[in-house]
Amino acid sequence: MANSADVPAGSPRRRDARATRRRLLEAAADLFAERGYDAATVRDIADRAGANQALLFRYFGSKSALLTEVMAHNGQEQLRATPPEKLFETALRGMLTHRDKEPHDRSLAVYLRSIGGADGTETVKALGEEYVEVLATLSGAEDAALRADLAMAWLLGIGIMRVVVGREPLASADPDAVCELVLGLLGQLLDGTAAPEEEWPPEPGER
Amino acid sequence: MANSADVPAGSPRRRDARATRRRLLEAAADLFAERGYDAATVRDIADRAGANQALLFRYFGSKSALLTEVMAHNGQEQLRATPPEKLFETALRGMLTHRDKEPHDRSLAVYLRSIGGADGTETVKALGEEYVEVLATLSGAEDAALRADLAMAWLLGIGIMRVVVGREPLASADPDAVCELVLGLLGQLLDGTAAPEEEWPPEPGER
DNA sequence: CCCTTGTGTAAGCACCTGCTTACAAACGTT
DNA sequence: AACGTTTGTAAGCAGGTGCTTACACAAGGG
Repeated sequence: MANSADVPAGSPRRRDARATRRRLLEAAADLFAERGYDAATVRDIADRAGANQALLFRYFGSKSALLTEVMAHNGQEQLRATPPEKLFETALRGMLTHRDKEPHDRSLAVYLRSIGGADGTETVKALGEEYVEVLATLSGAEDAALRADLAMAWLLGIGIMRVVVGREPLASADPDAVCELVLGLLGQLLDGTAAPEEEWPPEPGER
Repeated sequence: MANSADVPAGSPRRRDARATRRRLLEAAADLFAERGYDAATVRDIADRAGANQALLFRYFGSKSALLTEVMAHNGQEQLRATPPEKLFETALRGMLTHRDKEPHDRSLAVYLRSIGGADGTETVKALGEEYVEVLATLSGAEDAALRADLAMAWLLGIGIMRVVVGREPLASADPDAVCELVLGLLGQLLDGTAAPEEEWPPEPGER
C-alpha cells in the first residue's frame, strides 16, 4: 500500500515487517489447522513462512499468543457474519466442504485438531463456547443449554470424523445428504419436539 | 510359602516380572486415558507403576506397542460382550458415568483424548472402526454406513464435550436425561425414519 | 562355590521443543 | 557519510522426549 515506487514491481520490499508478520500468521493458521496446535512447531511455521523463527517470537511473543491471534483473525468472522438460525448449517457445511486448497475458514479445523491437546487450548475452547451460546438461543426448550451442548457435540463429532479421522463414507459423502440427515434431527432436538419419553407430548406448542 | 521369612507377608516377591508388567499396563491405561497418548510420557507411566522406565521398553518394546497392548486389553471386552442393539447406549452411558476412580473401561477415554494426536493413533482409530461396523448393522436404510458414521460422530462428540472439554451443562447432566434425548433421535437416524424437510426420493441411488 | 539367567536401576544418547541472545545487514534521518 | 533504528540471521540454552546401555543384585542349578 504505502509502498515506495523505487522498488521493482516483483519484490515489494526486501525488508517488510508487516508482510513477514502476515506470512507468519498465514503459515501458523495452515499448520495449526493441519496438525493441531501441539504438533505444529514454531520451526515449521517459520519455515513455511520463509522467515526466521526468532521473528516469530519478536512479532508475537510466544507460540500460544500466535494461536490467539490466529483464532481471533480467522475465527469470529463467520460467527458474527452468520445469523444464529443459519449458524449450525453454515458451520456444518464449512466442515463438509473442507478443502485444503481453498482459503476457507481454518478456525474449525484448528479447533478440531487441537482439542485433545494439553497446552494453550483455552483459546480454541473459547471459540466453541461462543458457538454453543448462539446455538442455545435457538431452542425454546427448558433445557436449551443442554440441547445446545448436544448439538455442538454432534457438529464437533462430525467434523472430527470427517477432518481428522477421515472415516468413510462420511468423509466423502455429499454435503447436502449429510445436511439433510443431520439438520432434520437437530431441528427436533432444538425445538424440543424430540420426545424423551415414550409417548410424545400431544401439544408441541409451548413456544 | 516359598517365600523367605525376612520379607513381609504382603509382598509375595520382590522380583516379579509379571506383576511389574501388569502394573505398567495399568499405569499406561490410566495415563493414556487421562492425558492422551502423546501427552503421557513413558517416564510418568513408569513412575506411576513404581517401575523403572527401562523395564517398560524391555517388556513392551516401544511406547506405541504399549498403546496397542492397552487398547487390545481394555478395549474390545465391552465391544464383544455387548449385543449390537445395546452397543450405542452402553458406550454412551459408559462415557456419561465417567468416573476416574472406578475401574471402568478406559479405552473410550484413550480414544477421545488421542484422536487429535500425531503419532501412533492408528490403534485407537481401529477401535472406532469396530464400533461403527457394529452400528451399521443396526440400520436397515440404504445408506446405513453413512448413518452409522453420523451416529458414531455424535457419540464421539458427546464424549469429547464431556470428558475432554468438560462443557456445562453437558458434563454434569443426568445420564438418563442425555440418553433419552440422544437415543430417541438416534433411533430415527438408524431406522431411516428421520425425514428431512422434503419427501425422500424413492431411489436415492446416486453415490 | 561359581556361573548363568532373570529382574531392577542409573546414567546417558540423540533428538526435539519453545524461546533467547548476539550479531549482521538494510533502511531513514541528519 | 555517519548515525541509530528496524529487519533478518545463526547459534545456542534449558528442558523434555523416546529409547539404549552398562551395571548391580537376586535367584537357582551345576
